[in-house]
Amino acid sequence: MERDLAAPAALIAEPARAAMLNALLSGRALAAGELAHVARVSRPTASEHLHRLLDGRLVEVVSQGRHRYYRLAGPHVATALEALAHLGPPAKVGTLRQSNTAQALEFARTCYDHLAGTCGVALLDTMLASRWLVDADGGYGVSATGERELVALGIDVSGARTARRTFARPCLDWTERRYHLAGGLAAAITARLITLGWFTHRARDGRALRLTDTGHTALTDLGCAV
Amino acid sequence: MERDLAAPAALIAEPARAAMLNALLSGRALAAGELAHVARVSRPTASEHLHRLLDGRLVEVVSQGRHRYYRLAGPHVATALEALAHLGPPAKVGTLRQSNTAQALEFARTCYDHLAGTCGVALLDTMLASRWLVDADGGYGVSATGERELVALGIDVSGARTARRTFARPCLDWTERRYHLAGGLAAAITARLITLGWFTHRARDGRALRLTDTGHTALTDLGCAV
DNA sequence: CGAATACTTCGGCCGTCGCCGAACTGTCCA
DNA sequence: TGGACAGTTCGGCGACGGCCGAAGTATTCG
Repeated sequence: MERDLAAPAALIAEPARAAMLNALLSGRALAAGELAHVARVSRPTASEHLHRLLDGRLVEVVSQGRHRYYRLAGPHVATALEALAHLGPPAKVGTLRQSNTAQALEFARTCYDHLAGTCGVALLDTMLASRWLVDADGGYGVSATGERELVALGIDVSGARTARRTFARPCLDWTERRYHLAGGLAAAITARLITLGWFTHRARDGRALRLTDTGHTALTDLGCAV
Repeated sequence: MERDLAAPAALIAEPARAAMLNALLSGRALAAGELAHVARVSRPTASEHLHRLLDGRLVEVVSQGRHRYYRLAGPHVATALEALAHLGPPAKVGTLRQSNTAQALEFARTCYDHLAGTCGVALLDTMLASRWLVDADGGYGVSATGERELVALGIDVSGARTARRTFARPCLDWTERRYHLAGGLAAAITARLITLGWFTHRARDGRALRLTDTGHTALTDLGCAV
């Protein structure tokens, strides 16, 4: 403990780096060029910023051919970024487009790699009500019923259970002031729901998700009203 | 949502301001002069920094005579600061004194206004095991037994219940990787335990707490082994 | 192999922000 | 009422860090 508070804050404080990190909060890995674009700086400048973020262990990089894809270094980074975002002044909405984006983010978004917003909260409520999830030592466990149902949906529960990160824990949703599900299980569920086409990404580099008609029907069938 | 990430980060990024915020994480209100001292800057410089922190709504101020006492603007600030602190490089312990401080922080500390560290986690475990606390919609509630016992200890449970902030919720403890109790109830409990002399502050402006012999005995009687 | 693309490194310019001493305002106490 | 103390405002200095163009490295493709 008693670590340096200023060093990580300084990394986030620079507007161009903040824009990059914000884009990476979608949970996806983005190429250096894309990040230069979202940050509105030249590629050399972006390169320097990414180098610093790497040094500070806020992002990781994976090289693929002539591309270098950057992503957040882990859920702890996403948690800190979300907490920090809500220290700022309340969003001042200018254009209609911005207003729509804000509403979409409140309804459904990724928080690094799991589902947040109204939909995220509703889904956790449903899974608790139908007892797919049960309380367990500082987090949640999956009941026999829950495991059967989740596996039937194609979700790799045992894979999530053996992963090194926390399996399932509540995460305070800042827009809803209630909890959604976080942890490895949440990531597996969210990835699967997108694969199933229940949710789709609204934009290339954004965090907002759209609930499809298919998804709406399927969630309603599970007893999850949104 | 979609707020500015850079602005609050910039406030925290400055070393002098970070030192001040770190001192305020103890949960106590400190005078401007004391903050200038912990930040190792002149009083004019400290004054400017405090002005910025006020503008950014990270701290609040209360004037008392010729002193102006500053404190964090709320639990959300403390949460963000703790999350941020754990993005930094792991503590590099140089001196024996620093090592002792680090160990003390791991064992018992305030996290803004509630108990964290090994003791905080153990206390939550105990209260759950003896069913003083029960799960309730996205947080915890107090059972009839729990209310009776807490009131017997002199804790103002109903006062905490009517406060505007969250009553009782789990908070991930970064040193323990498990949960301790946060929220208004946690603040009331922690304040009472210090009043009872179970815990004392180790230093004037630090977050570290010392478990007294009295406190050790009392906690053991409650079934809380630390 | 050579051209095209993706990204990084280098060198140098420039603005922002943190810093302090001195002076000013306000509160306490004898 | 005057002196001591807490805190803030003002003015000016200095440096760190962000910025880009040009040049350099690595990978793909014809």
